[in-house]
Amino acid sequence: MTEYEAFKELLELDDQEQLTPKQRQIVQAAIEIFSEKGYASTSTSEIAKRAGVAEGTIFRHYKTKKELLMAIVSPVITKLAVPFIAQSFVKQVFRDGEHKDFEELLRAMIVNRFEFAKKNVPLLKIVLQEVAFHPELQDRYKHIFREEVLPHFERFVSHYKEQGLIKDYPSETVLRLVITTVIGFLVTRFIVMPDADWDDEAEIDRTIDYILNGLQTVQD
Amino acid sequence: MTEYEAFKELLELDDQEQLTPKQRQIVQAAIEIFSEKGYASTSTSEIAKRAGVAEGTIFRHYKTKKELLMAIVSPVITKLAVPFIAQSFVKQVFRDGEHKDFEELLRAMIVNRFEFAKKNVPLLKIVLQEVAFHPELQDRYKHIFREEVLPHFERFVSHYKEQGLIKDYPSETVLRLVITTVIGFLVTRFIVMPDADWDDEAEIDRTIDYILNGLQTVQD
Amino acid sequence: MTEYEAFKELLELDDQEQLTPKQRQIVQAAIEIFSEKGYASTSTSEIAKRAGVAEGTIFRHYKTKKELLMAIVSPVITKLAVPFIAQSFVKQVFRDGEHKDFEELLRAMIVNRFEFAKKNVPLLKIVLQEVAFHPELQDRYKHIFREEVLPHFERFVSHYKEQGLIKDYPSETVLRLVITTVIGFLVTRFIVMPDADWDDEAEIDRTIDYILNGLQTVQD
Amino acid sequence: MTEYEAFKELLELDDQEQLTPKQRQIVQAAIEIFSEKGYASTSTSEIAKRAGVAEGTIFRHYKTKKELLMAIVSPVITKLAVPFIAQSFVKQVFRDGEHKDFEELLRAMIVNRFEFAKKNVPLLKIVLQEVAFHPELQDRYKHIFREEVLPHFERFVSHYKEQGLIKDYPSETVLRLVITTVIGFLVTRFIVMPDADWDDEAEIDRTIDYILNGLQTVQD
DNA sequence: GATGAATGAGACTTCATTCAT
DNA sequence: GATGAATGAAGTCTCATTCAT
Repeated sequence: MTEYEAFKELLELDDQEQLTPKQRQIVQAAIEIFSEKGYASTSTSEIAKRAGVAEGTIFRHYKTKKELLMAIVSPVITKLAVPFIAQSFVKQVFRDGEHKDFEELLRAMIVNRFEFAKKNVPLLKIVLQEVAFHPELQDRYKHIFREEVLPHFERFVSHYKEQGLIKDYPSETVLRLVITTVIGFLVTRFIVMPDADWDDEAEIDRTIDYILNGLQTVQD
Repeated sequence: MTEYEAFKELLELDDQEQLTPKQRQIVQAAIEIFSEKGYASTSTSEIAKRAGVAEGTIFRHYKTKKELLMAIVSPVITKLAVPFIAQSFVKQVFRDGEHKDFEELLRAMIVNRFEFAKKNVPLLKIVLQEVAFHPELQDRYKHIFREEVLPHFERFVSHYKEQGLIKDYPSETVLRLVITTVIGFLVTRFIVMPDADWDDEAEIDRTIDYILNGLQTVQD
Repeated sequence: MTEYEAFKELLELDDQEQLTPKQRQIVQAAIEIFSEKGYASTSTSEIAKRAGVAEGTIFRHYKTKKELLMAIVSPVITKLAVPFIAQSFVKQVFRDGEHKDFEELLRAMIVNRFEFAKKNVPLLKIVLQEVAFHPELQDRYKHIFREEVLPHFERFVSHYKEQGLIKDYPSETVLRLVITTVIGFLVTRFIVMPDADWDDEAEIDRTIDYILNGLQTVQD
Repeated sequence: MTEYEAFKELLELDDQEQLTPKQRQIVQAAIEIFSEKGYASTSTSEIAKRAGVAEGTIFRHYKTKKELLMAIVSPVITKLAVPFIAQSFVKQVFRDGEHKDFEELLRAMIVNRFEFAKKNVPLLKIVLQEVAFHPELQDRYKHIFREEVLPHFERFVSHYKEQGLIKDYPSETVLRLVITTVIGFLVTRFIVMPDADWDDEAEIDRTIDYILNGLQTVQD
């Protein structure tokens, strides 16, 4: 379980650690307002006001408004992919080949993403919104996805497929179904209906169950 | 199957039917640019240019830029909910209570939404983006969802749960899992990776399978 | 007294008599809105709406918005000067040279202007406002004043001055004081405080008294 | 007489003292153009041009064009009422009860207003024009008038009425006649015919005389 | 004559960015 | 580094006027 704590550290690593106080205020304010009204509808003057700094100060730290957005959004993209890239993940999966493993892997992933989402709702809102309009972001995502996530995932899936634990779908399809279900859960939980009365543990369990059943070879 | 064609007609009905030519051009151009760059980043002058009309003409038909957005987005909200509200749906489900039925229901829903999405990618992009920033839209969605979709769905689910065909999850959870999977599919197919090499029929089949398996009571 | 009725007729003469119904509606609406919000702040579309005609119809009858203003304002300027120009006035004054006469002249003038103002508050508001910004109007006023009003008045004043009934002030000063007092009364009565509880007869009497006393040679 | 000089200081006091240079240029330009063409017909771009600043600079100092108008007009309203409110006025009047006193009071008021008008023709033009179209301004005027000016004046008038120095008219009527005559003089002098050949001292004397005679009890 | 959709110039205003202090 | 006044390009919207119907 300590390996997941390592993730967390990794996540917090390249963060707002070496930011000056003013910078921290600016980034904090920008995250809040960007996530409330969207990047395009947010004015730098409003950011400055909420951050309690002069408007000029923003541009001392970030050449342009867009650079500020990227400074906020970029680390999140990395963080989002990290769990898949991390070696520990791979190791764990191949330690043995039982079904239990797949469930544990899923649970680890979901719980980890859940905790991350919980702590970063505004950040995730921003990413979700802005990815659509900034090709650079899309490119970075696609690159990471194709080069890092997909290959790793491919290995898991073929491993489990060989063992007859999951259906013989194309890996892309499996990946799509899993990711879609997980993201769908998190988005519903934290963005669409954050104020509903959630029994998080139960919902996580049910979501895992749903994925496992959904993917398993039909037993008849 | 002709009942779904009826839906389509319904969908196209109250639409851009009584628009003047200029208005049609404006709406068309606005849909395109809104979906490309987002509402906030789109200027009315750009819309006018692409529509081939004077900028003032936009404001003769829509008092504000926002009213133009709403004129575009509002009917889509209605359309999206229509299939759930339509009586034919309900009838079909209760014709008999076999498992086949559930699959057919699911397939009908997915195919129907698939066709709709296919023809309305830009519109869906706009809705997906802008719902986040316009509380009026959220309210309308929530209202339709709570008053129309949820009650209908509730009946289906309890029907199938009684027959032991799907797990004994809360209806909200079942709804979430199904909708999430369907939307996830459509978003991946048409928005995230529209240019990938898709075998639509197969993917639809697999998605239906995934949902059915995912929800069914474990048979062991 | 019939001579004053002649004035009235004159006043109503070149009026909105030969206007088409639509034109009448337009002029009526324009007068209302111009006097409420001022010429510059009134849009032709608002006039059209209140008049119940199409915007284009306005421009069928008046080449420009300004022409509409002038069509409204011009007759008023004439009307305002008419009593001074009219021959009957002169005649009356010189019928005899008694003090009573001057008072009657004054009273006639004030009552006449009072009735005119009463019926034309919106028109007078417009004139008062717009004269300031349209040199053509100023020129017309000055012309009428210098060519028509002043010469006539001059005769009255010198007549009364010779008789020792009024002070030996320059005629311009006498004219200024009288006009100023009358206009001041009318503006207060109908524009500044139209809703106060006025005893019109008494106020007219007092105003006449004030002027007479103010101008008369000091009796000591 | 030094007390009137005190007024002047008061008038200039809370003024454009703490304005930045740019702001001063903007206000100066705005006063000029507003008084030439009226508020509604003046564009902010023209103000900016005449002020020699960027158009945006106007809106850095005044959120809206109307706020700029109010910043210009508001202090004038106060200034106009100040002489009536000031204590020195009251003191002077009640020093003794002779007729001489009333004349002096009148003269003081007229001379003071005359000097003020002389230096503030454009400002007065603006106020005169815009009061008609901005209910807020009317309200402020009416408030000041009812709460400050009228009560003070009432005391003077009843004082003089008791002494038989002025007619037994309602105070409102006396006030109306006096103010009307004074304003009529100033408007004629500075706005209607500023370019005529005026003998200011003589005209002031005559105006005072006219008022005194006009109001005094008839001596026969 | 009457209409009202269409126009485009120009209005007010916002905003990211610069720069002297 | 920090400030915030200043900028001017660009945005949304208004409006007098035209013109095809």
